[in-house]
Amino acid sequence: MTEYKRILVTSALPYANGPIHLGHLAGAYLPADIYVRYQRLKKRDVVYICGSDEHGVPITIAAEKKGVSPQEIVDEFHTRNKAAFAKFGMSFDYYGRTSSPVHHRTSQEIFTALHDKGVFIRKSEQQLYDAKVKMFLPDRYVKGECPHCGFGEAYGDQCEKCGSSLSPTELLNPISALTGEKPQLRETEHWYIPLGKLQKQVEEWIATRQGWKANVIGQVKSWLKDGLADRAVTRDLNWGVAVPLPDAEGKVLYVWFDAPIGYISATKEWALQKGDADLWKKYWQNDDTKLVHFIGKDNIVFHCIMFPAMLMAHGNYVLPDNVPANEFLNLEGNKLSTSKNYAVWLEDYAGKFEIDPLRYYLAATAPESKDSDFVWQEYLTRNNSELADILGNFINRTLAFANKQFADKVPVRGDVDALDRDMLETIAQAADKIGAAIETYEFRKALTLFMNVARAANKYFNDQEPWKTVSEKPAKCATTLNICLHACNALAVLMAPFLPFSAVKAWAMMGHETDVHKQAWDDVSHMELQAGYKLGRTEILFRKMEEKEIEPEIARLKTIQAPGSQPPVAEAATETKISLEDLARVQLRVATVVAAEKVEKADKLLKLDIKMGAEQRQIVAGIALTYSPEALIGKKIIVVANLQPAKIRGIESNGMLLAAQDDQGNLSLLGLDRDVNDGAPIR
RNA sequence: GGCGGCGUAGCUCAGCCGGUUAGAGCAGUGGAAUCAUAAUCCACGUGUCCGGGGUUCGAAUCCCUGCGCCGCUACCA
Repeated sequence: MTEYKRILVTSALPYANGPIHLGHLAGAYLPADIYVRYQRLKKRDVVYICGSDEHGVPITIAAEKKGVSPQEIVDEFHTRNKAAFAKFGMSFDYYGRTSSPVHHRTSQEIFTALHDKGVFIRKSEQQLYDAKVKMFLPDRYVKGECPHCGFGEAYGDQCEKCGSSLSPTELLNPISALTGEKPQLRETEHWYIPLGKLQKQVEEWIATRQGWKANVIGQVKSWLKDGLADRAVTRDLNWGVAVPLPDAEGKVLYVWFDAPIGYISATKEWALQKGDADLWKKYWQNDDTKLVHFIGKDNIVFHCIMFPAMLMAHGNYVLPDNVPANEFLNLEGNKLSTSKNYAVWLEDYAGKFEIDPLRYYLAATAPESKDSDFVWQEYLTRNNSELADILGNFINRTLAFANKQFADKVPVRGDVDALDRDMLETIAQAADKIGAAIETYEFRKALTLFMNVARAANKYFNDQEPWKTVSEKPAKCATTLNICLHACNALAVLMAPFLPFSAVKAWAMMGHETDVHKQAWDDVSHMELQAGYKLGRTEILFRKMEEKEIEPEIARLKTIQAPGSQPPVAEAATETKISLEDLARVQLRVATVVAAEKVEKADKLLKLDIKMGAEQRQIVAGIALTYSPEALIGKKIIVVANLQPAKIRGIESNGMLLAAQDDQGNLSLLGLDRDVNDGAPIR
C-alpha cells in the first residue's frame, strides 16, 4: 500500500445543458464532499476539484433549439449549477469549466504530447457533410426517417421514438439539422486512441487496485473481457477544443477526451488562484498523490479505462487510487426522468427546505452498492425521528439542563463511575470508527456510527437521571452534565462532514467562536471543555417537519407518473412534411398472421408467417416484449408491403408490421375497425 | 442473447475473502422515566438468508443451475 502524502478528489463534471437533481447529488457530489470535509478535519493535504463540462453536441443542439449561442447555454448552467452546489455545501476548492482558456490549452497539450509520441492512429471514414455550411455533421446533427419505425425526426445516433441506436448513414432521406439540406457523403479523417493496444497495460494496472467496489470492478472487467476497441478522439464540430494540428481545421477534441482533462485544468486554475502556478503538478504528477474520482455508474468506463489509458499513454500523470462509483437513485419507486420533469431539482428544493436534512437522508440512503430509492415520507421520518428526536433533542436537553441548573456554564467533572467511563470511551472511539468508514467510502455506515453516538448519549443521560441527582447528589449531577456537554462538543465536530450547516450552529451553541470546520478530527476524543466555560445561545438545531410540507412534492410526482396523464414531451414543431407522392410510394396492406415463433437469442424478435390474399410471406418484427407468438396467430395486422427485404439475425424479412409505441415501450398493433379480407390495400 | 450488479425480518438495508444461537434502523406491542423539539430509554422477531443441486466437519457467505429485478449491450424491416 502506497503511503500517500496528499489527496486529490474529483466529482464528475456535470454537463452544462441542464440543472442538477438529487440523483446527481447523491451519486457523485455528496459522498465526495463528506469525504473531503472529513479529510480536511484530519488535517490532510486535500484538494477537491469539480467544474462544468461544456462541450459536446447536446449543448450545440440545445443552443440551436433556443436560438442562442452554445456559450450562452453553458454560461447559464455553469452559473446556476455552481450556485446550487454552493447552497448544498459542496466545498469544492475550485469549480472550473471546460470552456476556459486554461482548459483548452491543457487539453491541446495533452493531445499534442500523445500525438508526438505516436500514440494515435489516423483513420479516414465516410461521413455526412453539409455543403451549405461547409461542415461535417455530427451524428446528432443528422435527422431523417428512422429505418426501423419510420419516425421522421430520428437523429443520426438514435431514434427517440423507437429507441433504436443508429448510425447517420442508415437514416432514410437524411437532412442536415442545421440547414435542412440533403447532406453528402464525404471522406473525413480522425485520430483514434488504440485502446486495444493499451488493454494489457490497463489490465495490469486494474489488477493492482485494491478496495474497489464490486459494481465498479465488475463493470471494468466486463469491458476488458469484451476487448477494447479503438476510439476516435476527434470530431468534426466547431464547438469544443480545437485539434492542435495544422491539417485539422474544423475538428475538435471529442468531449469524452477533453472532459476528464477538465480535472487537470481546473486544478491548474486553482493553483493560479493560489498564486503558485506550478502547484497543480504536486497533485497530478506525483505518485504519492491519492487520486479519487467520485462518479455515477454511467461514467465507470471513462474513469476506469479511457482516462487512465490516456494518462498512461502520456506517462506523467498519477492514476486513480479508487473510483467509488455509485449506482442510481430512484425517486418514489421510479426512475428519474429529466425530460418528464420527474426529479427533485436542487434549485427547487433549496427554496423550500433545509439543506442538512437532505444531506443526511441522501447519505443514509445513498446507492452505494445497488440502486436505492428516495421516498419523501422516509426523508420526513429520518428528519423527525433521527435528526430532531435523537441528535437535536440530545443537544437541546443537555443545553437546556445546563442553562437551568448551571447557569449556562460547564459544571465540574468529579469522580466518574462505570457509566461515565463507558460514555467517555464511546466518545473517545467515535472519531476513529466513523473515520475508518469514511476512508473506505462507506458513508451510510459512517452515518449510522455517528448517530449511534447520539443514541448512546441519550441512554447515558437517561441512566444517570441528572434531574434526580441534581438535588440529591449535586456533584454527580455536575459530572453527568459535564460529560453530556463533552458529548455535544464532540458531536458538533463529528457532524461537520455530513451536516456542515448544523455543525456551525451546534459549535456556536457550545460557546465557541472558532470555526468548527477548522477543528481537528483527531482532537475529538480528548477535546477539553474547561469547567466554568460559558455556553452559547441555544436554538433548535433540527425543526420537525409536518406531512403537509411534503405532500405537494409527492402529489406532483404522482401526477407525472400517472399513466397517460403526463404532457407529451414537446416534439419539435418542424416535422418534415411529405408530399402525397411520397405517401403513395408506401404500400400498406392488411395481412393475417398464420404462424408466429420467437427468434432464438433475441429478446424482442418474432418471426411471422403472414398471408395477404393469395400471397404468403415471412416477416420479422420486434414485438416479442409485448406480444406472445400464440396471441398473434390469426390476428389481422397492417403491413408495409413494398419495403425492401432484409435479413435480421439471419432471417429473411419481407415487410414490416405497424404498431404504436408508448413511453414505456409497450406496443399496440394497428388493427381494423371492422373485418376486412387480408390482402386489402390501405389508402 | 452477451456481460455486470442485485435478490436476507412488514419496510429500508447491513453481513457475503465459510465457523459461536443471522443483525441494524423504521414501523408494531408492552413497560420505565418526565431534564428535553409529546422528545428519551428498556423488553419483545417460529425470517424456506429467491428455488434446486454440489464442495466442506460446517454455507446467507464458495461452485453449478433455474427464476426474478436493475443496468450496459445487440437484434426491434
